[in-house]
Amino acid sequence: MGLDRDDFFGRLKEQLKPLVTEALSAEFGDLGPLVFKFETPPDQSMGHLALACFPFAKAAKSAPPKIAANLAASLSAQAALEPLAYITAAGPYLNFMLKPAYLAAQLMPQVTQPDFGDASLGRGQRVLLEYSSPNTNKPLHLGHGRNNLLGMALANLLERVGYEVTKANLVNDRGIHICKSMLAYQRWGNGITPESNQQKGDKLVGDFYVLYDQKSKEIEGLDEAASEMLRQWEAGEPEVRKLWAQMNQWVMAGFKETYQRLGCQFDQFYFESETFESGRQIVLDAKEKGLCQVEDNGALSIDLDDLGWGKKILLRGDGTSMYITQDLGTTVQKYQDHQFDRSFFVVGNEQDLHFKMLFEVLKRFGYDWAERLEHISYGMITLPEGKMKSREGTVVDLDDLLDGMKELAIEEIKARDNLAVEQIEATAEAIGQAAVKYYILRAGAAKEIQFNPKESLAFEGATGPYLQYTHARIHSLLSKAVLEAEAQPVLDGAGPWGDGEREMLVLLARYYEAQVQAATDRNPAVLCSYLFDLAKGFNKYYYETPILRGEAKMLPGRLGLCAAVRAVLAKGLTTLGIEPLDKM
RNA sequence: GCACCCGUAGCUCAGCUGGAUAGAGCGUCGGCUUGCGGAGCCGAAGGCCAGAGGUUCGAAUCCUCUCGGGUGUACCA
Repeated sequence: MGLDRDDFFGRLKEQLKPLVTEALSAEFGDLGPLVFKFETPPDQSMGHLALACFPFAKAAKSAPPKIAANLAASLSAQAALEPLAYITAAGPYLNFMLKPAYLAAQLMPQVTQPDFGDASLGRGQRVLLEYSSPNTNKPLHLGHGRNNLLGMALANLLERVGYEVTKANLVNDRGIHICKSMLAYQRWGNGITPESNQQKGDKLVGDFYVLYDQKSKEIEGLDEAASEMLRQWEAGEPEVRKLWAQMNQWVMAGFKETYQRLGCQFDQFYFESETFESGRQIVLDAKEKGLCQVEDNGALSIDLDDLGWGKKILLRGDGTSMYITQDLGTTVQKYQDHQFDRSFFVVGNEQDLHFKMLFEVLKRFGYDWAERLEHISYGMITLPEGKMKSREGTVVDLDDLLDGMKELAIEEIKARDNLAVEQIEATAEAIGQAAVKYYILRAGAAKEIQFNPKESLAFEGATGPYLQYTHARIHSLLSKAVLEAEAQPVLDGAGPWGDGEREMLVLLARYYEAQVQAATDRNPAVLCSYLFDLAKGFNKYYYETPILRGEAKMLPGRLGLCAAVRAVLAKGLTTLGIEPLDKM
């Protein structure tokens, strides 16, 4: 696979390798195959790319600083590198300080293109990404929010690096927990509807789920009644099915509203009510092939003790499906539907073991594509007072949180007075969402997040609104350039360029690798921190550099650079699911 | 008990495919607006990277053990 067009540093490394090899062999004779350890210097003032000379020391029988010094001298004399970089030795490192003209010529013509920074590593491969996967008995809370935001950001990232992504949502719409809210509604609902109650459907159903929990502590036999309702549901009892269909429809309507608000999209919905029995046959077939054991009561199991997971039951003694049975069925079905090259499951880390077992069982059942499955695990969100529990109502409701953020944003906007009245609503919504989304995505997926309202609601520092602000500021500057100076950004890379511009060019050049790393690590946080670095760099540049009232010859290139930063910020934010703003 | 995840500044987190003085944001303290958006910029204080061993020229990063937190370990989902 060749290097991608915008893999700026990758290209530079490939250029350097033969020259370094040549220089070393001129000095020390043939050293055999070399190990190149390229790194990023701790500070831009030291250079933009570093080559560690430790790996050469042994073969060359020389000290790394000495090797670095010699390489610096011989490479500096190379005509091929002259337009690229200044080369210096710093201790055991060889540092390359890139020349702005070179950087600009590489970057500027592409940087505002829609496909800037995109990679080809996933080209030709189909990915099925499952995320969200809610239960239809309660509204979405902040924990679901993390799933949705991660899922959407990952889908975007994977597309950016070339995968063809199908987004799926496996809705858990049946089971005892669903029957609980149904039962409570049946007994105490008095026929209210979302319309009659002026309430989102998911909220209404969730209230009955909470009510069930309360009543079950006071009333005997409620759990038995719920179990009975589940049996009736499975038997297809018309009244129960009708109520179930009605309440599910209410919930799904509520979910879709929230999804739309957040910008979450799905190409396909799977419903467990339609697929939950499909796993049974898979297990029965496996039994025929002798891949399962039969327990005393007829349950089918598989022995995973060699992996330290003990014996796993795959089908109950009464022949009914379990969670893993369902997932065996849906996973096989998803493969039949999509013939994916990779399949990702965005699901919380409490299910780490479940997915390990699911993948292992599929492998042992002979599905060779089982190795293409990957669980994208993420940590829980806890509150200062502990875990969120829907049943007990100790949750941060997602809609409520977004509403609250919007209110705070409205206050901030009014204090600044930059917007026309009719713009306030939509802008406040975008700012509030940016705050929540960035706060959640900036944390590494594996980490548990302690949700502290005071911090997450901030609009300053490393936050979504800070990034939006930087974007808006550039937009304003560029508009002003047209109006006042009648100047347009020039993106031919011609310059001239100073040190401040060079730092910005280097930051822009790193977008490619940030995006690739975020995608390969399945971790949008990488992109979050890149964008913060870019914005921070720009704000410093902006403060130090008079753009509109600076030297006239610098103006077109500087405006081009501003347009470039705006484009990359917009692209990165959009990839994260955050809306870039022109005014705020 | 066993398995997995986590433990880095007062707080929230980067850095973890080993490498140059451990970085941000918030908070605290102190500066910066006669120039383009102050939701901004600059600076200061603040860390035996949970602890102990080990591997290595070199460890926050890899290995082992200990301690602390979380999750899982049901014929629940």
